[in-house]
Amino acid sequence: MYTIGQVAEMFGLPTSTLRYYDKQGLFPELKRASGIRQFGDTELEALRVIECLKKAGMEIKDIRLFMEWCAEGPSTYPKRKAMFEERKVHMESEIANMNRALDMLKFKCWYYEQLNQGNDEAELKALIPDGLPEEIKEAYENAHA
Amino acid sequence: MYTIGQVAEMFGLPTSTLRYYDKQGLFPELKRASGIRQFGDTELEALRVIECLKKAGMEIKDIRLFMEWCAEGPSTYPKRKAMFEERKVHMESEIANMNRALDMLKFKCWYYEQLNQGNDEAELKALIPDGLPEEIKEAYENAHA
DNA sequence: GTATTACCTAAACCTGACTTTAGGTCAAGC
DNA sequence: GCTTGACCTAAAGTCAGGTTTAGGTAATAC
Repeated sequence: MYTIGQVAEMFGLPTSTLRYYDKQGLFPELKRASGIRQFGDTELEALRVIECLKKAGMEIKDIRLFMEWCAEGPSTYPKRKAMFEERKVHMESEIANMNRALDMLKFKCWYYEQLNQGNDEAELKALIPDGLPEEIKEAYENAHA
Repeated sequence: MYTIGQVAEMFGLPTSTLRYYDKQGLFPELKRASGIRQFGDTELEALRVIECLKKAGMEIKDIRLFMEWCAEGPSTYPKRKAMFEERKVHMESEIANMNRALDMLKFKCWYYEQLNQGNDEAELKALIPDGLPEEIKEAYENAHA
């Protein structure tokens, strides 16, 4: 059993955030002793999961739902799986979008590199899209598809 | 020259957003005729760039800076390039993080699939991490590295 | 016995990116 | 001449995800 301060230390989070998570219902099984929160293994595991789910772009209210399902037991396995499947699909399309944006950035970096080296803006624009060098062509095409 | 309504139509944005962008200084060259905004090619191009920069996770105030540099002319080429380089690096690490989160989701999907098929939670946990099947091992390792 | 420290609460505040509201101008159509 | 619709403004509201503030309790340290 750990106090809120110890958990904050372990996870590198402010105690205010842990209290906020608790208030949002992210620790449905959290116990207290004379008012003081007692974080156990269940809560530490929950926090690890929360870190992941946040990285996966999930909102607090969906994370709460998931935690409630976990507290409910095995009957919620299918719901939990469906939530992850949905997130996975969402995440894959997010990553695809970000890769397009990244290709745009690569193109812009190359473009300004040419300008910095004294190439003329009008001449450079005339190269686009057909006369682009191989190194940048794919990025350009992905970014503008 | 286009009115705000026409531009809103073209880009699928509400006029309120265009006015907001203007107020935030995203169109430093925007002209007006008796109070009414006149969007020209410069502004349409700016909007295309804004769409990209937003996808790349840039904040309004940084986009404004970029637009101001564009209005200032070629002397700002190096600054603009530096901004894109910095964004590119940032974006690459974001994508790497998201791929880790995605691997976690893949693992969770597999895990709940096993549970749904009646496998026992304790038995399943005993497999982790060394007895995991090949298909899921890499995802697990990436997600927990 | 008092100062510090860790804990608690409710409620106000913050940021970013918009959106909504309330009120006003002006040209075109009927 | 009056209604409609497109434009304008400033200011307030919204949402998520926290953070900060103000005030209170309880154990430990000196």
